[in-house]
Amino acid sequence: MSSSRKILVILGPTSSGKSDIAIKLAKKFNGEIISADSRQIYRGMDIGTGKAKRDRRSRVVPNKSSEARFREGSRENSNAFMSCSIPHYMISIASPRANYNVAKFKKQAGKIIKDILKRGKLPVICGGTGFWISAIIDDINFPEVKPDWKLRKKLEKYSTEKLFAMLEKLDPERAKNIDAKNKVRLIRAIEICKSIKKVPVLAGIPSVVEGSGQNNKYQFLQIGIKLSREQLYKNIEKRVKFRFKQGTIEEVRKLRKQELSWKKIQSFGLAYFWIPLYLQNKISKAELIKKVIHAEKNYAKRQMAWFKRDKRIKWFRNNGSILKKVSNYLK
RNA sequence: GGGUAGGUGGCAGAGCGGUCAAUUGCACCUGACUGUAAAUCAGGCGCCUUCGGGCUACGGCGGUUCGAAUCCGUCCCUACCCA
Repeated sequence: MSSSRKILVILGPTSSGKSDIAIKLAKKFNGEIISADSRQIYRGMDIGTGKAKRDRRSRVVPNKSSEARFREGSRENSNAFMSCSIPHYMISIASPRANYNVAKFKKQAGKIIKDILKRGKLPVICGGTGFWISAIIDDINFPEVKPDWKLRKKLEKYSTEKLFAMLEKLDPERAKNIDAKNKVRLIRAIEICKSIKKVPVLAGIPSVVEGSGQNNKYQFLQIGIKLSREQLYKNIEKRVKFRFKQGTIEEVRKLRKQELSWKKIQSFGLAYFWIPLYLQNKISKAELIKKVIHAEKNYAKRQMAWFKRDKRIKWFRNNGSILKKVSNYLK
């Protein structure tokens, strides 16, 4: 096989059906899937993150290959009836207790991409975490400063005003364009300063900033799955209800038994935020479902807000034209 | 039928004579995003506007007042209590 540099990206909001499409394309074009999903990364979070979407997978013989260290766990592949032969990377690779992050993702996924290409296959990045996709596509260089949890905990207690004042002193440059009321970002910026004195000048995310460079090691085709808001909402409602039937509450119970704090579980967001409240009898079941559906809808909107900025994304509504687009791209 | 408490913007709920188009929360819309990104955060949110302001609004009607969401009368409606 020639050493192709082509990578396919399938993105879209939650419940847009991107995973199905990614699998179909991977099959058709000899691809392997790299998940770009900040929650499917974690083990034991299958139903709530939509990992176990057996109903949406095509029926094929389970994959026996062992080449994938980062491949998703055997849990799903063991379901031979609906299992899929397409390898999926970056799923269930971290403990929910670990603090996974973009930088790790970028590093790890980068290796996998290289490997897939080397074997003459097509890497298909599929996911809804825009920032993570951008990290790869735009080859964002994260400062070599690891999270300092002790420091973060300390800074957490300060007001945003105080944090901003601190940053202004440490790095006026960064303070100029930072979101002054966003604690999370202020803390990270300070964390970087403490370690390397100055936050590197931000180039701006290439997907947004005209003319700034992108990853030249590879060539990307970004396909976005776009549905009408109405249709998307319908899908979300259906999917959330289905997940409850599948036992997403039980899943959270199990996480809790693994000595994960409620707070930690809630930090995963969406269903993981609301189910602990239900399990502690703070809200009713009906309320729970309503809240989760609502949270998912808002999440989808946030995802779209991110994707909209990237003008390189080609948006599609139906599979037929995607197929054409992709086969043209791969020619 | 009698008594009491209420009726405020899509909802919840403040305000109780002027500085109130009306605090706040939710919902909704738009947006940001460089190691937590399913997270985190910002702006908008009656109508019109030449952005100075104008108009219609706090259950209905009518009063008091220079001025009323705020006080009074009356009518309608809701909740609870007594019949």
